[in-house]
Amino acid sequence: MTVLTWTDDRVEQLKKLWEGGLSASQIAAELGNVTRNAVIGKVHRLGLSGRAKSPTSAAPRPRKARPAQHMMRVTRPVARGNTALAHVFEVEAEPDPVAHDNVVPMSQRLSLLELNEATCHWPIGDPSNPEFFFCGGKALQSLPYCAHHSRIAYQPAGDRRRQQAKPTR
DNA sequence: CCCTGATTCGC
DNA sequence: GCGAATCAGG
Repeated sequence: MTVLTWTDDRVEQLKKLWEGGLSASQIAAELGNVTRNAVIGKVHRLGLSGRAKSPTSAAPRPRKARPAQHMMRVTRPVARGNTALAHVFEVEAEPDPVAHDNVVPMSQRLSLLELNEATCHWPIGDPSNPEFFFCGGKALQSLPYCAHHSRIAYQPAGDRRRQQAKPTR
């Protein structure tokens, strides 16, 4: 079924979104079935890095060794990252992309480069198609989507797992 | 505490 | 080559 490999098409999306200025987590969410780590890893492997902004890149990297990493790795719970989120995207984006037309005025639609932190990044349609556009609504604080799409994205929301969950340090 | 990207390393 | 775990900065 789902090919767990970076197809050319997938990579193309990755490059476009990354160069577009979207965050790795956002790209991961948009692509679906991938975590932000996967996205970052691929980005580095591709040679892309820093594109325009390198906030943390300005910091020195004194090659930190990791002797404390070989700790016992208990059976890791599968389904990390935003599995539920990816699912939602899959269902929402496949049937009829233009179905969201009724909730997204033409005057509000934004292209990739028109997106801001304050604009809704909800993708509508396939990025490869000319009809593709982003919602462009007013994004909520700390969220990539407007109130409407945030509700859709996080519907199953009871407690979605964060990658940053640190058990012990 | 939230987020971000960067890096290392097991697979 | 891939990505989880981890690190480090904002």
